[in-house]
Amino acid sequence: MPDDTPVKAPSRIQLRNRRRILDAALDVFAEHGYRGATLDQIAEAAGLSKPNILYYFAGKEEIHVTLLNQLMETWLDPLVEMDAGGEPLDEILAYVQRKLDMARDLPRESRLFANEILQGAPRMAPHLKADLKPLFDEKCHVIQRWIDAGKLAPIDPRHLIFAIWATTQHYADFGAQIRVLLDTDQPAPGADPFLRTLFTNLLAPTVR
Amino acid sequence: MPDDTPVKAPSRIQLRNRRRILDAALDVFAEHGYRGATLDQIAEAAGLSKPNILYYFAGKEEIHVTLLNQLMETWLDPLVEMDAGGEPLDEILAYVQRKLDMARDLPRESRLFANEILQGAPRMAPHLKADLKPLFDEKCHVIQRWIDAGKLAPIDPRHLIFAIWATTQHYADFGAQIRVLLDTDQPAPGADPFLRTLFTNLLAPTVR
DNA sequence: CGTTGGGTTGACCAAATGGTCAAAAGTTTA
DNA sequence: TAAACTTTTGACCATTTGGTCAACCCAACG
Repeated sequence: MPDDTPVKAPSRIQLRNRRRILDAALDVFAEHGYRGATLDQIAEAAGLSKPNILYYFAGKEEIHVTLLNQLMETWLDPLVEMDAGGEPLDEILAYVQRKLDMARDLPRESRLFANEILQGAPRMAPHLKADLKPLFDEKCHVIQRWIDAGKLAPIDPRHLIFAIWATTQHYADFGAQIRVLLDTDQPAPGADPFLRTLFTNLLAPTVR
Repeated sequence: MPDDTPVKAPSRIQLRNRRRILDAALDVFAEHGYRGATLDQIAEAAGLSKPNILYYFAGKEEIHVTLLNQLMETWLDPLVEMDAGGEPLDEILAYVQRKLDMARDLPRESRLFANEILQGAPRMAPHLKADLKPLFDEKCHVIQRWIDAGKLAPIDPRHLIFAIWATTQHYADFGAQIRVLLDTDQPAPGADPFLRTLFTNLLAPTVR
């Protein structure tokens, strides 16, 4: 049973408006969470009328789900790139750096994700199980092999990854707090070398 | 101008019901965020009628603010206890342990706080500036003095504190994700020794 | 035992919000 | 340019939600 539905290529307007809506929605969802966001807010931020938004998306939830799906790819990418064939410590430090860059470049995405997980991942749990979990398990194995080969200090790879996620995303998700404490609007100067040191000292298998 | 308002001692019923409401509200706010929570949910969780709840609190916001205020004390406590006169590394590791215990024992409080900060701390920014900032600055100085005395490796105290907050609270705030990845309902076994190692290796001023 | 005051609630309200729809305005195509 | 389509919107709707209020319940006390 071939799928012979003639899927029309989306017009220029379709493309432009869908992008606008998703961009506006990312702003709003990231700032207020799913329930806190309103279609009117999204509509205004997108420069479109509310019914027009519902012409492009079936409803509020579909917009949110679309964003979450798009995000998942971007989100896993830095971890995917971690290469089992590379130099262990370099690979992990490079991963930390990529995550930190992402927190800086895509804070809205980070907060969207944080919001979703905080609320118990109601719309994302399947994704997590299907996409993130296998990748997580695979990379844990890679790290474990590095450890077994004596290339890294013996630590629990799972908690290592959690610590990397926690420390890097913290700068995006808790940015409001950090801005108050550092009295600066520049996004957390000095975080890069600090995290480099933190994870180097943890992982370098040097005899003390 | 003496405050001669005769403040009546709250009755037993008052005390019991206010506690009930705040406990129910903590559940609901922690799970759904401020906007996502409804008075009806809180009322049901508390086993009281909605008007009855509004007999004890002026409105949704007052309940939320009350929770936030109560939280602030509990939240700062572990950091307050960090003693400038103690053994530096021990003091910091003990602080990490207290924070980790708190994430385990009070996950609702942690998520309430995380939600508030994620939304840009609309109701808490003043508190942060007034209470957290001075404490943060003071403890940064303490740590800096320890470093200057050669008792700790030279790192940026501010990012050290951020890293402690991030790694410990992660286990409460991102618990949904962690539960999926670890395939267990026990709260993150093995986190304690991992974080001990992480921060010991960062801070021990041993020559490598 | 009746009054008083704290505690409780069903019924209600106005505003906000997600969503619908028919008709109008543009755009593309034959 | 006229038909055929895609896109846009004003007006509207049902539901949810924070909040009000007058009446009611009930224990304590004179």
